[in-house]
Amino acid sequence: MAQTTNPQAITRTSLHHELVGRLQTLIINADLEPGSKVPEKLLCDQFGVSRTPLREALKVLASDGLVRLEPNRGAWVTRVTIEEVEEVFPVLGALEALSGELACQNITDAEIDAVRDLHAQMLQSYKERDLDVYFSINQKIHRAILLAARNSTLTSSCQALSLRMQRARYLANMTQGRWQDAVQEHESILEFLIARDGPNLARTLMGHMNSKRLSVVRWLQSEGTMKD
Amino acid sequence: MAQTTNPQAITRTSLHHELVGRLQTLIINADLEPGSKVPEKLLCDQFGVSRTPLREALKVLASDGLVRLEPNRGAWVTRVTIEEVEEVFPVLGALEALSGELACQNITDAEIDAVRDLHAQMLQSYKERDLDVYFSINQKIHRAILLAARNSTLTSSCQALSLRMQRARYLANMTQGRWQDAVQEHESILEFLIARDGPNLARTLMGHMNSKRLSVVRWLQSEGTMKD
DNA sequence: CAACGTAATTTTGAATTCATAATTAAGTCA
DNA sequence: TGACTTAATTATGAATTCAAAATTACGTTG
Repeated sequence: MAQTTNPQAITRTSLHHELVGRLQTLIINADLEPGSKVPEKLLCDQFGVSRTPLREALKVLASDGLVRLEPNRGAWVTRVTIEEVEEVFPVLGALEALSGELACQNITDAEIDAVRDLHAQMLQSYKERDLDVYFSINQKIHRAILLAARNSTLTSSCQALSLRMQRARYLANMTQGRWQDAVQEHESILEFLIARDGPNLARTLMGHMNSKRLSVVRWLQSEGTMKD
Repeated sequence: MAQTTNPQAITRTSLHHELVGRLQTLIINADLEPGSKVPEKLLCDQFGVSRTPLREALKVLASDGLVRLEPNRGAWVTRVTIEEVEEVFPVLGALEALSGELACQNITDAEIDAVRDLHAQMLQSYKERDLDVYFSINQKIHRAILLAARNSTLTSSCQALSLRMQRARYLANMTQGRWQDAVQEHESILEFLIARDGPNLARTLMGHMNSKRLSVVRWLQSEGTMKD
């Protein structure tokens, strides 16, 4: 954040902060199943901490929407609903659009080269049909653009919403057609970034998010009907 | 030792959640001075609660950027810096633009009438040079548009960032010229909302935020030099 | 006096304890 | 058996305790 931070200051970490990160990981990896109860006692044992810092972490996760606190009934891992996806992606779209706009103003040539490199790697993973690697690099590209925007508030806002969507594990599902389109969209993204064409990059990123939304919603719908 | 004689004492469900709200209020009202240490013990006494729920609340506030946790040194009320304002307002602008866009798609005639009414009240307070009332109504208008967007994720994201900016207490400072411009911008906002002209409302709201940013930054700069 | 070192005190972070709510198990009776 | 009570158990929310870190107070020395 924009608070005066000494880069040389030793950064001591606190238990609850560490736990927030760990629990986030458990949730987006679905090690903690959506809709299930957060096993407080078990987690305390596994992490070797008492309930106090764990519960502090759960309060933070609740304010981020990753868990829901039911009074006197404990914490529950939230499910990704279609309604939530319909809400979050437009917001993410607006934020990513802004990140594109700002990145074009601030990105260095070296950073563009880095994105270009990532893009090439991503294409490679697409050719090899390695979805896991593809998504990992995909995220790195979005994050590189985000960081180039030089706005830490924007970064953390995006980050928080992205986390919520990552629970959907939509990476497991991407139709051939959608994958091809996504790659095409990324071609445009790189192109506009290199040209430092803010407005068009913003527009493309927003469209990209909208495509993702459609894809994820479609998947969630099919998943819902499968269970019927 | 925790007594029940204090009228401010909290005796409701989910203590930490209640405390988050109370502390937010204390901070935006500057009852807790920016840059100062959060007086944990004092607040516990005032609210009649133990340290545990208070500290849980502080963790949440920290993740929202209202306080900063220094390991082994406690919580400190964050100051609004120029850097932060320069970061937050563009993000708020993007989010408010989206809210305008969505509101035009979803707002009811009755809701528009309500905004029209608020707008009239705001004009009245402008004529009477009542800055406090003006800002209060101003916020209600922005909130009404936000709610009409029918996107709770957007609402809470905006809300969180707005809170951070409200600490600046820029309401205390608004030049005559800026005030007049702001009113003029609001005329356009109402006009485009009535016309349900999403793109133009979005553009206007973003511009409005940008004007606010400039105004707040200018004030913070002058405030900074006053102290030198 | 100022700078330093050290002991006393306070504050913090986290573990533990405790009252109460929720859940589960056991018992009752139609 | 199965629905309904009630007792036992467990989990939760919050207060309290405790070790360690930070701060303050107090001497000491140059």
